[in-house]
Amino acid sequence: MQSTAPRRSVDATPKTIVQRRKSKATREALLEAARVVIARDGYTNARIVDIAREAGKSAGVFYSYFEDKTQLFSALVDAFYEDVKRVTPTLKEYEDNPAEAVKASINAFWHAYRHFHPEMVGLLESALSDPALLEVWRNIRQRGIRRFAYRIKKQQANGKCVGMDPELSATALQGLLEFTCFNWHSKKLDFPGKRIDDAKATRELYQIISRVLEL
Amino acid sequence: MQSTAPRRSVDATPKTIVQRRKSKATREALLEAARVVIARDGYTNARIVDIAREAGKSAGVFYSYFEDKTQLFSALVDAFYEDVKRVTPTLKEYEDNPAEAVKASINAFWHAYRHFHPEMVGLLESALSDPALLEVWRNIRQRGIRRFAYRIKKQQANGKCVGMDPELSATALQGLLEFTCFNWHSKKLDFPGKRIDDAKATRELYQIISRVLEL
Amino acid sequence: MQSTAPRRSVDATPKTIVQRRKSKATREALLEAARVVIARDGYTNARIVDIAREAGKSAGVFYSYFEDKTQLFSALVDAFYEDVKRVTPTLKEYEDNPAEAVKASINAFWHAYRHFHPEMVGLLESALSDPALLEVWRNIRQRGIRRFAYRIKKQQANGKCVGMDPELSATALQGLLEFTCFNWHSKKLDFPGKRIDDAKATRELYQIISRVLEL
Amino acid sequence: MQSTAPRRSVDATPKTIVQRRKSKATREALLEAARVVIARDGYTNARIVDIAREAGKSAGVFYSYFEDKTQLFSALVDAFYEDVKRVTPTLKEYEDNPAEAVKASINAFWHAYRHFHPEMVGLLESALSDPALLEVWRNIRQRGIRRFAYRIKKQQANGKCVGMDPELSATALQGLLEFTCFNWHSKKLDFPGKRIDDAKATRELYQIISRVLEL
DNA sequence: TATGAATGAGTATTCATTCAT
DNA sequence: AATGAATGAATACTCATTCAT
Repeated sequence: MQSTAPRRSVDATPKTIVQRRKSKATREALLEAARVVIARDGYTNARIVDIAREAGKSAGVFYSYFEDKTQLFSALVDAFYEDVKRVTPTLKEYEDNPAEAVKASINAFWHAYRHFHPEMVGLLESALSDPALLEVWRNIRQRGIRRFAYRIKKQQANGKCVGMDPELSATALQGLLEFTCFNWHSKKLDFPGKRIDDAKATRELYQIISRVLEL
Repeated sequence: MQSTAPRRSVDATPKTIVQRRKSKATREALLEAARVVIARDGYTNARIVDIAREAGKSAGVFYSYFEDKTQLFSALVDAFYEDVKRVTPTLKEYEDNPAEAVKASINAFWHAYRHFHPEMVGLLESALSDPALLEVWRNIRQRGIRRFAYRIKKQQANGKCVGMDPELSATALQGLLEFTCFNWHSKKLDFPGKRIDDAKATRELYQIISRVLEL
Repeated sequence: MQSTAPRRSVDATPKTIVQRRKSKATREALLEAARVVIARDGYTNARIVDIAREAGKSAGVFYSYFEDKTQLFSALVDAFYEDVKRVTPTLKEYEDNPAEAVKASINAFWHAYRHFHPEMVGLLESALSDPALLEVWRNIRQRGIRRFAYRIKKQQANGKCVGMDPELSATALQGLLEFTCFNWHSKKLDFPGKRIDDAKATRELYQIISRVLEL
Repeated sequence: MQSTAPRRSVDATPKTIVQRRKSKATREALLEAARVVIARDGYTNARIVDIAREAGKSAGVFYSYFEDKTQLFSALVDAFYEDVKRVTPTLKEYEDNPAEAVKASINAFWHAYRHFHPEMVGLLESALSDPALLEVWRNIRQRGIRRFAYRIKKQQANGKCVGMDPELSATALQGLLEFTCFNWHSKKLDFPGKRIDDAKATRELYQIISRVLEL
């Protein structure tokens, strides 16, 4: 997500390590603060000052690191995307074991959504009114959709999933996975105040998805 | 949750029938205009002036009919809820024909979400930062969840859906149905600018859900 | 400069005359207030709130009438330009009497600069840092330059102004006229606190310009 | 008007020659950088950070050498004033050759304005909203005005320039000279992007001014 | 009832200036 | 002497809401 390369590499004067670390730390602090504030107040209600204050900084510093709220939030969501990409198995892995591949994907999503819950709350809230964030969301979805579509076509080649449209089904399954991970991690929606056990949740999701994919 | 009944009916001043009708018409115009603007700009970006202008009215008149945007939106969502309740089959119907019951439910949802798409845009956007609207959404979901849970338990009584947790699965299936209806009706998300055929969409949703429920 | 036509002519509901007058009056008040504030504080120091307050209004109202300070100021300068165009003789007039033509032009400029002094202060101050206003200034200058160039060429056709480059000289003379009108009307520059007599000023300007043009 | 002498020379801490030289160099670099930025962006838009960056320094160092933008700019204008004084012929020179005196003055001004164009941009922009800089500008003008007035009176003593008011005419001619030098050197005003030839410009200015003075 | 001008609180954003390193 | 991160005051701009007509 964020490069460790100094911003002005043309600069002859090298920053000291301490200074560079400080700058990096502030950026991190702002990102982390944004997660806290978004989780608490929602994306729409999250004010720049609040984020800066939560990071223990003054309002003005925000603009040394981000252009606006959208850009900061994009950076947050990018981190989520990178994480999901990192932990989900590639299409090549488990080539001969679809069940394990799906289990691994579900697991990856489930844990990513736990870790990045504030981001997902914000994304759901903001994407429908901010074209830039909509695009970010669509990209994230597309990756999952492609993988589900690939899996369905593979199953159909084996005489399964008869009558299903791979593209349509894939967006439905991606929606199921995404929304359910969000929902069950949320302290506010279907199970307010309750924490769903990891094993139980992933097992349940597998039950559902494996039935659809006839694994 | 707030009632759809107009608040100003309490007014002491007696009105002629014509005035009452005109007043009602303005209220309806504002509600309809809000749907148009929310569908176009998103809930967050929908400004009161824009809604009023879309209704062919001036900004000020809004406050004769609604307290604020939240209250107007609650009224919209109430209507949505009433409609969903009206068109979805009761639990008693199709008692002996689960497949038809599910098909009917999917159909009802699909068409409700087509008609009430702006409401869903707004709900998704606002519920996560507005407790009142979150409550509205939860109520809507609960109705669908109860029905899925009931259906799963019935299937389990018949030796099907073995190993599934009815409550958890039900919220997942409700999420699948809700989010997919929203998604496929949306001109912006997975199929931008494309209209999904009604028959194809409902068939596809049935394919998926019937597999999970082992109908 | 500003049209009397209502902004939303599509509107079926006609504004009452009183309302329309009020709106127009506010716009005028803001323009006039801007002149006062610019004359007092300079263009750069003129804040939107100050202008609004000077007009007896709150800050927000400014944006119902103008997009920003640049646009308001353009409107002011447009008025100046319209006035200069209205009072300066056309090229056709005085065709056979160059001396009178030049006298009339000088007079027109002199009185326009008296009336629009705040605008000219602002223009001088702002044009070098605001491309939009630079363009406005250049347009105003071009008109005067064309007229001086035309006059010089005419004189050269009569064997006068030998060796002068019409284009270059014209911009110099326009600068002389413009800057001197500004300067002598100013209470701050070469004659601080002193008011130069109209007749004396225009006579002096004519003395200078007629020598250059060999009238 | 402020002195160009560096304020920090009062410093109690003794410095090695190298340090002193380095310090002086930084000050010069900042002054030069300011000229570049002002010429490019205008005085109002010139930010301290931009000036420092242009000088290859960090923002903070600015305040080791100048109190604020006004003080830096005063220093620039002082240098300009000194240069104009140095290069323009004294009243005594060319006593017996008015034509040469005027030519020399025009030449001096023309080249000074070429060299100090950024200063003039800044002066025009700032003098009208900053009393201190207005005073600087007035001083510069006064010197030119006195010389023109002296010349006109001399001519009148020889029976020329009949009917001209020496004081008024002098401010007009000074304005003509000043503004035209600025204008023709500018890449933005009447001849955008075009460089006017030195010989042509000074010849043209002499054509005009000599006619007024009846040289 | 309806209008739309006006209000003013809320928020984003900029940038001169300071100061620990 | 120099750095550049951080501050916070200044200001622009938006928009829900009110109210005289």
